[in-house]
Amino acid sequence: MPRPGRHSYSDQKPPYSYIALTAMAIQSSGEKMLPLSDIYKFIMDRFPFYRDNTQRWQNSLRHNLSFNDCFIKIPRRPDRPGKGSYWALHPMCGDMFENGSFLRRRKRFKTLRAQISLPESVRQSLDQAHAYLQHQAKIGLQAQSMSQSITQTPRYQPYTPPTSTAFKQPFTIENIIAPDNKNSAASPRVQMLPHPSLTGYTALPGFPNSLSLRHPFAGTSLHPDISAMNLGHLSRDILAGHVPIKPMPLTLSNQTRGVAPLPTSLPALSLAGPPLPMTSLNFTQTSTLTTPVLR
DNA sequence: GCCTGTTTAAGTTTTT
DNA sequence: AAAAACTTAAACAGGC
Repeated sequence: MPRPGRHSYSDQKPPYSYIALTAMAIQSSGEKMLPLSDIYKFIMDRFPFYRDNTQRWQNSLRHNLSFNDCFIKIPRRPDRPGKGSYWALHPMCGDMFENGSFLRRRKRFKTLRAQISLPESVRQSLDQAHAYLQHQAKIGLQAQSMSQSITQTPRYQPYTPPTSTAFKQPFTIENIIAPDNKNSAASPRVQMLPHPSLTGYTALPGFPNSLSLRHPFAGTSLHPDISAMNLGHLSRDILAGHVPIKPMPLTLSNQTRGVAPLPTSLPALSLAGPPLPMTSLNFTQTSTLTTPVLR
């Protein structure tokens, strides 16, 4: 069946979930993040169906933004006043939609924290880190230090994602509904650099455009459990060595009591010591990357 | 009062 | 049939 062209849905309900529509909107933006009002606008512009009953579907959409871990909220920069935060895609949610089916995902995206019960001490540390980053965002120190570290000391190679990772094709409205967009050039990808306060944080590889240095506070846009997710979600691409991941020993662990068993594809983790103060959140990797490649 | 955001609950649809 | 994903409704809070 040919793909529908732009606006061809007319008044019919498009076969995309709110999550898909929202992701399209975010991905279509230059900065890979949008305020709520612009997400509304994008959807109404592309899909006439959503020009009616706005209260109904917009409520649903807001529910989805809050409820789903695949969306993260990014505070506005002080020099960009306006209502509400920006919304971006969680960097690890690239595989949410498989086989081009944007209507229903096979699995709901959940962060590591949502999937397992982290020990309270670790959770607290993560929350503190998050709070700290939020604070940094507010006072604007972050942008400065980030830009300095970016221009002066790039610590990682720019990452070109392997074709197998993240969205099979750039998740843009054009790609989904345009009939003949074969050479959809993905926009340039820039790898996140670590926030200086999170020592040992490894820039997240393997995600497409969801977070970039163009975000107002690139480090801040990092979900606090990203480091933990790095431990738990080492993707096949990372394991396959496509990604310049910094070798580091693990300090987070699955040895904690009451933690659900981790999937077999994950490296062994170990938790050592007392609750980590925020400044020493130091997720490092003890397992090697020689884990059998999943393919 | 409106907009944004969070949360809970219940119903519907699709997949396994 | 059961489970999971998704939709819808609604209550509520906070900020402007």
